[in-house]
Amino acid sequence: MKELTIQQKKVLQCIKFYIKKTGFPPTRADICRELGFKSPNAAESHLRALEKKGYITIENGASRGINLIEYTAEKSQTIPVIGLVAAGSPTHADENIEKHIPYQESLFLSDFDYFLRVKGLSMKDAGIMEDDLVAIKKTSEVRNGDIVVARIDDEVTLKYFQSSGNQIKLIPANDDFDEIYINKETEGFFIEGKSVGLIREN
Amino acid sequence: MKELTIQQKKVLQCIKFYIKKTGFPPTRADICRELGFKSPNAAESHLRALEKKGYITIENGASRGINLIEYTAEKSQTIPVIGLVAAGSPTHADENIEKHIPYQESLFLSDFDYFLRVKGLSMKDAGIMEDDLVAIKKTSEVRNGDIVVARIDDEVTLKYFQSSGNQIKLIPANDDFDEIYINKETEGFFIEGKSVGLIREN
DNA sequence: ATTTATACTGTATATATATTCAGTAAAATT
DNA sequence: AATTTTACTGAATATATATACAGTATAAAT
Repeated sequence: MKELTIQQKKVLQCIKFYIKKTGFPPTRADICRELGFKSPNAAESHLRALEKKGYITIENGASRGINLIEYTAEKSQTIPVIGLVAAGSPTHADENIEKHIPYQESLFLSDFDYFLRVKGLSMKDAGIMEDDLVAIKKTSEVRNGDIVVARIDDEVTLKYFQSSGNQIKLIPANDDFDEIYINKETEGFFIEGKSVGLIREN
Repeated sequence: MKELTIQQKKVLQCIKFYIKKTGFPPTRADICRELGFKSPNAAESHLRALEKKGYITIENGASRGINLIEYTAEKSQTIPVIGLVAAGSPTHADENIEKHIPYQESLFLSDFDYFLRVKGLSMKDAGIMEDDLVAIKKTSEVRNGDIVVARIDDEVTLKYFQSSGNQIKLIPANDDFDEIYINKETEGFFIEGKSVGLIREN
């Protein structure tokens, strides 16, 4: 992202303020009025500079055709919901994405990357039921007791994480399921992330 | 808020969609193009109707001078989190409100009025753990199997609801707890609402 | 029964608006 | 030293746009 000059920043702020106030973008003349320019071409040039630097887009020929490019807001407006299928890793490939739900900052204490739709009851005693959405933060830095998304080859599971020395134990929260023992260096083993929250729709 | 006709709703949706897509409101001609009208006056009349009914404001003389009035966003930006204390009903009295969290439409399938901070493990087998936030919709219309917030005198609990005839059974989801039997007409008994979702921060 | 609101087509037009062209001048970059 | 970018004024103009006016027709409200 190219740096803006002081004047260009002023113009960008002016556009943002104007939209906030009125609900629609300013004309060249509006910008001139707000910033004290005497020629509409002053605004025009600044707009073209802002466009060139990637801060706005301009719809040619359209009145008030200014579109703010908000990277922060656009980047993660929605969070994907990924199905936890027994065979298959939770990738962001389109075919695995169930739907998108609106993103909300500060929904959980930690930020997170996607929701995992839970299948099965292996974590029932941890209060994680079938069809719950577990908020997953992609990370391999997990601690004992964390609920993690672990991948072994093509199989993906949600389990408690417990490591001692070189050995890792994946512990279900349900007596009907067995613990899984793996070596840290096992090929095809990977910690995808950890649970930072949960949502249930009922 | 006056009711909108089907066509007026279409026009309002069209404006919202257009702004989302382009960043600025549509012209009369744009609306005609989107909705298949052949005269700009068709759009104009609908806009004036929307203005009259309070859904938009129109800046006279300005191109694309449409401003959406979003009541929903302003009305309830935050949702209170209420502590479920053994003695005491979940009221919206300030002293019972733990905090407010940002409201998000369509977080759950149903709308809801507040979050209840769960104390104890009486609903453990339903996947409701200590400190979970249960989204509560205030209503007395509940069905068998619903998880409800029931008040008996000053005591408030979260339980499964089961009614047959005049008798109501409040069933915990934990063998360590006992079922509660009440008569529908018992004084001091009241259904505060029902659970429509759950959030867990961990 | 009359008025008002809804739901358009179709034409016309004043003006709001983008945009180009011609300059001036200082600052930054190459 | 030459070129480009920034930062404007000032004037001109094609066209994008709001908006009024004249109709037609149906449904809803008074």
